[in-house]
Amino acid sequence: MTNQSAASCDGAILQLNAAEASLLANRLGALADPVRLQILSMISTSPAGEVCACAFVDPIGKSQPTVSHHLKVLAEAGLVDGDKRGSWIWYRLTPGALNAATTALLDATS
Amino acid sequence: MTNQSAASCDGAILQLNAAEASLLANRLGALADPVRLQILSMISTSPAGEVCACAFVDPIGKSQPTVSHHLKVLAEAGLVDGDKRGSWIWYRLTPGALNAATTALLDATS
DNA sequence: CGATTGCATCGACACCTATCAATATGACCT
DNA sequence: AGGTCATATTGATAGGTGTCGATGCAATCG
Repeated sequence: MTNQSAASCDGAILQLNAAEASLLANRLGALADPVRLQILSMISTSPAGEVCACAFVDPIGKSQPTVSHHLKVLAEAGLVDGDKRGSWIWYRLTPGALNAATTALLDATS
Repeated sequence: MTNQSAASCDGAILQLNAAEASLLANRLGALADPVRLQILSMISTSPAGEVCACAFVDPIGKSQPTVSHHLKVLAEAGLVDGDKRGSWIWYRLTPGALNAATTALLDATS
């Protein structure tokens, strides 16, 4: 986490080094997709707090492989967590992950 | 702002329609880039609250056209605002824009 | 056991995006 | 006017990403 602290003509300092910036950009990139936002919205408003993977395809209107791809992206970003019970996989939000992402963004921009 | 309210097997409801999701995804997409995050970070920590466009190139280590491109993306997303004074253009954060983006995200995910 | 269902993976394709060199534009200075 | 500097735009390119059909895999059911 070393900062380059490169100075420039008006004294502005590079606070966020390239590695930190890429990490945060990846987290935000996982959120920057309409299908993934709809998935998160559906889970968060579900009464049970979890949604079966099969339940996303029809409302969102994308193919099953496409939905599966987006669920994988969300899971790899730590935003959702899948629980396999029988033949179904139930997805829920990872507690605190969304708030962590937003606070990380606000922290980076002081 | 009409909702499809499409039901699925476990009763989950599509809260965010495709248009709303795309709008929010675009705003988040403007933030999901390491160079743009570094630009925002530099402006936010600048003592004057504004940074000359020329001041980004050296610390970030990208070419001048690349930085210019990212500044344009940030400006079109309403995240920064450029003020031309003489030959220089001074960029500052659009007040409240970052907070608006994060609250929009948290609202969409209840 | 075979059939069916839920989900993941693969392969392919179209599209977007980040990047840079070259160039254009516009403002200042002499 | 001519020169120099700051910024934007253009054109080209390489890599990433969303999407789907086809297929594979695993679990359930009859």
